[in-house]
Amino acid sequence: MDNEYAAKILDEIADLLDIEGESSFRVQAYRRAANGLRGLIENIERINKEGRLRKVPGIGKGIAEKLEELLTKGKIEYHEELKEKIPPSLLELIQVPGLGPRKAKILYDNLNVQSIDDLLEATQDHRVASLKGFGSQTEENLLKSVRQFREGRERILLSEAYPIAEKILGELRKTSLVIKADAAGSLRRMKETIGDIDLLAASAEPMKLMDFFCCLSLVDQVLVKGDTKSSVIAKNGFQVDLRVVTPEQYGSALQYFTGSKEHNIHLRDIAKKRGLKINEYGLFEVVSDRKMGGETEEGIYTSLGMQHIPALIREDKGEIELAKEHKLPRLLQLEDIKGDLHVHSSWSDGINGIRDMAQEAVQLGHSYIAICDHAEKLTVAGGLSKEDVRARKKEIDRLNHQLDGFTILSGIELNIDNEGHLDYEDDFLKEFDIVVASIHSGFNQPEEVLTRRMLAAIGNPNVDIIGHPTGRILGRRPPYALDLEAVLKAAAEHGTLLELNSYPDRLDLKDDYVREAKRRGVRIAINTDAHTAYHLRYMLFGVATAKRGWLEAEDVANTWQLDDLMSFLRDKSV
DNA sequence: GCCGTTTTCGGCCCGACTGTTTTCAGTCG
Repeated sequence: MDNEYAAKILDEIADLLDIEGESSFRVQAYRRAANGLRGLIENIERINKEGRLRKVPGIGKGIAEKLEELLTKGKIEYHEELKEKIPPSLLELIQVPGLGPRKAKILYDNLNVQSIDDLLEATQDHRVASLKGFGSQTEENLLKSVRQFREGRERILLSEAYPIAEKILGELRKTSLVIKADAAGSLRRMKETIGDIDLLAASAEPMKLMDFFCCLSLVDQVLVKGDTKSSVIAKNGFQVDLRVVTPEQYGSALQYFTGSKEHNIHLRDIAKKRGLKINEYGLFEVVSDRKMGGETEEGIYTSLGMQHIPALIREDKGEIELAKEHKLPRLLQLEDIKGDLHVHSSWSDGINGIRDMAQEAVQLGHSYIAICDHAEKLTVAGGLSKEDVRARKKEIDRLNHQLDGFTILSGIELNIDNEGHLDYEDDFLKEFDIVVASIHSGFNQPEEVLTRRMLAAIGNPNVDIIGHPTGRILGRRPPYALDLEAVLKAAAEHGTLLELNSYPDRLDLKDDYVREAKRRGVRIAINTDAHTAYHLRYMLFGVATAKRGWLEAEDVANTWQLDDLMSFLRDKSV
């Protein structure tokens, strides 16, 4: 059983309890435990066997027992009982914006609304408005909301949200109404997917600014509008929230709205114990209500006796404890990146030629790039024959001769086949500067098979990097079944680099796994897997994910000087 | 249900906005 499955069951229990009207703290406990599981790389079955379930943050006696039951019997009696009382279809209902657990329960109890279709019908037939606590406005809003929900509003990729936020921020900053403005929320934390786009602005004329914001040309629909908060739906369907505060409140507001929720809860708990209170308007002494800070974010953290914590790691996964000890990692920066070790050219399935790719890389400040076209077995992607490889090498040599202070490496992306074999024999592999090996097929094979294939590639001394190690495509394909522990162990042992693929719908390895890889001594290569020159810019998202995985520059092979990189890989091959 | 350099019991983050109320519950982040 994988951790995600167990986490989903716990989340479901939380939702069911919420609808039942249970104490919000009990509900919260199940959600915290589910998140605890999601952050783990070790399989829950093994943790249970070794009796370490209760060591997982958020898991105590009660939930540990329920997880044990889940692992031995395949289900949890308590969960089954809850499903008897509350139809599980209500879980989908509370996904509809504006409909929470309380109202869902009322609709179910009084109108037997159990599904999205039921809700649509009930609102259309005007049976909702007469219920206690509801009204005609609520009915109308629910109708609108459920219709929108059926069209499917899901989380969007960071790479989609990012340019939109930049565009809106640009518009806002142009007006004299705005003193400063920034992205907040999961966008500022650069999570791989974003729910809503959260923006923050400082202004002396909030109402005028809200008028301006709600009338921007890209706004399709205004959901709420107040003098501190407005929400709109943009024409492309994304929800954008704008909060407005005064300049004196900006730091605390930015801290507050950046989250994560878990990080803020922990921080406010610490404040409370010090007799302080944090909200979006500042840091206050509780007894006197005297303002102690709030103009800058740094001030909030230093007032609580800790280092300023970078936004990207504010997830309450240990960063607060380290900040108190002033031992936060010095996170990798985009400027630390010296090259890109996995890009394609028009020799295989890329759009641009090698020269274009190199020129763009120079523009981005890189000093080397590895052209890793597909190898011959991946025929659908125009894989290279040995003759192609040698002809391509001649072009690379010629270009290198013309370039000053920049190096093009001759690389290849091999296909790891069902037996763990690679496209070319070992002797031929030695001719490449960089060898990436990736899985491109058999995603549904059992864990043993996939892991065996992967370990065979990692153990091959000619393989330098494992490309997109878990194979996930965000929103489309789950990661394939892999014994990640075994993979990390082997990679550390053989000095094989694991890729952090920066392609926005991959970001593979993901942040939690990257962090675990570092902890186990595995080096990471952050590559774009670019198929066009423009894609080289995706490095930004890979670096963000690396930062979320607490990586420092020395952990990342492509921050090293080329000589150091090549000698590291040579040592590995002996 | 979890958790403990004040606690093994009694806390558990905090506020805006909306709609339905006439002081507040529900939802959201």
